[in-house]
Amino acid sequence: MKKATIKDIAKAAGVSIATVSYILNDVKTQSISDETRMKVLKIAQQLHYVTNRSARSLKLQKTGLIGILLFRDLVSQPWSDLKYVKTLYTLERLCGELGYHVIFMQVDGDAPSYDMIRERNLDGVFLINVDQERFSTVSRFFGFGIPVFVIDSWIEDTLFHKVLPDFESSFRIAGTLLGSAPDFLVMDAYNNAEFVDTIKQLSGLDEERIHRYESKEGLDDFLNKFTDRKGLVINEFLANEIVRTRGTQDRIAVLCTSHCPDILPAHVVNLSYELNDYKPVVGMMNGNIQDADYSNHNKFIYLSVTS
Amino acid sequence: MKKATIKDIAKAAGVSIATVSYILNDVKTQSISDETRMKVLKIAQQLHYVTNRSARSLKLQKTGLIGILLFRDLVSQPWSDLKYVKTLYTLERLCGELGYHVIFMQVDGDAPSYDMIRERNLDGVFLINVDQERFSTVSRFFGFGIPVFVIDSWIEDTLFHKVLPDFESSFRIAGTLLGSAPDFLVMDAYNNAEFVDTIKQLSGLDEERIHRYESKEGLDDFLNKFTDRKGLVINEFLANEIVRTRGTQDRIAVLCTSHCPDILPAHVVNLSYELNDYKPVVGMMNGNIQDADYSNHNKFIYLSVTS
DNA sequence: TTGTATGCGTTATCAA
DNA sequence: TTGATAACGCATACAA
Repeated sequence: MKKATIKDIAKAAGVSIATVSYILNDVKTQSISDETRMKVLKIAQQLHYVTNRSARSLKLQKTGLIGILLFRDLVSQPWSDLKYVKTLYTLERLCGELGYHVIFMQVDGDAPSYDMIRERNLDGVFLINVDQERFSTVSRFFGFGIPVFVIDSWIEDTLFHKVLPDFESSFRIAGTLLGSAPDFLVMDAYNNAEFVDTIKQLSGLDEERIHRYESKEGLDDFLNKFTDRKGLVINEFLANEIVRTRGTQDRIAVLCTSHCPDILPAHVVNLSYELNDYKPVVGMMNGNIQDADYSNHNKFIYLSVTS
Repeated sequence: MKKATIKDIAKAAGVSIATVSYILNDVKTQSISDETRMKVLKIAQQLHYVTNRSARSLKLQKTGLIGILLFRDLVSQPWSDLKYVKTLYTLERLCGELGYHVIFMQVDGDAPSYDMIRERNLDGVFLINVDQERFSTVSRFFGFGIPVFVIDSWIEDTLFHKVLPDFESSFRIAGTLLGSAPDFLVMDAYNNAEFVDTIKQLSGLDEERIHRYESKEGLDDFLNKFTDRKGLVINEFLANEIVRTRGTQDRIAVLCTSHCPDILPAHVVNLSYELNDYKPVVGMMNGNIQDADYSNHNKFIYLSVTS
């Protein structure tokens, strides 16, 4: 049983293709008699009609597709796959609520192709955990025909919206939660070097008091220098690793950058970021798509912290 | 700068649209002079041409799109979002390797619409954690024009491929690992009731020795009846919860149905399922798409267990 | 209030 | 070896 088209409906209803299209799309500038409207609507339902988005996209030059490109960790960790689930799921849900469909793609290797974005004529893109290097090849080619939002990444180009946790407030709050400013910082390795540098700087700690996680051994050596000192851990999965291997003797607070505080033991002091803050983000994306307005460039959007 | 089309290339190269199309698609039945081929290819590159998939899809009636529909847990748990990440990521990667793009969609609510599948003319679909009820509304309408693979779900209809862990072997192996057959079973709540029943049956345990997790309290009551007994836990995130709240005095083995053994403390006995087994699954999907061959229906595909 | 006709960018058939 | 053209399904300017 072939899929029903507008033409089929038109034939069955004894009206023109145009009329059917007007009715299905509820075109305001056209006045349609209630009679034909009802008739057409009924037949459309009977035939289980759904619009062919390939055809519509071709005509309208809008696909209703949003891409979520997840850049895999350059140095892979056991929890690498878990880090951005909440973000991905939340973005998908919010996009869906606005009527978009989401193409999800993992980006790997060191010279990734971004052809998909242009082949599929995506209306907008979220890029998660991008490093500057692999990204520059993007901006060069596919340019900025569509709104691009960059998550957890520091991209020099002013043409992108940047979404990131509000580390500044977080460090402050963490300090009060710990009773005093932390003596050391352990952080998960983001792909984006500039992003890492920014975090380090915001922490207000010296380089030798900061550890960027790469392996268990390196971490142990580092932590041994700070027994009984107060510290901060960025990312709950990493923190979980620490709590598990070293017990809870270390007095640490955790910034849950993956929105998964639940995976931590109950007693561990932690701060989380608002998933709700993605709502205005997606709204902004939608706005950019609708009115092709890129005047509000270079926006920074901070996920607010809750404790 | 508008996107270059085949027409643009044709004009720039001084050849016809057809010729360009032949060259770009490397059509074997056409013989093209090396000269024009080179010329066209060069110009295509200069103009940064990429094919417009909306147009191609419209013409070919094939979109190169595969859907992954994730049914959200009916009873939500803290780890609900984490359960199927590995599956999702693996499927995306494998589909990508075969040239497909993936539309990811979470399904929620009790009368979900599957219009997306038909509107976007997906070439195939993976359904994860579907319950029979919400699924019957699918099969009725969108029928079986495309291959459908169902993961962790027991659907009566013989028209779908079913992918699930090899519980039978797992229970056996778990028994030997524990030293003897387990006395009790704690399992995470799948959406699909029939699937749950099957697992229960395969475990060989009486109903009162099986607990389907819903809340902490219920679980504690259950476990208190089995202190010092050997048990099996299905799903590592659930197991983690148990280990954390009750310590490790319980002698348990864990079936890591989420492919995340890493999140368990090192000493916990566990079994995992092969993510590699998704490769033949996706291959089969691809085969079904290519030759529209649905003769091999009602296939059961079991993820093999490794310890 | 409804219908006719064109074009979106491809692919593929047929002709040259 | 190459080119003209129809068709895929839809939206819409313009006619009626």
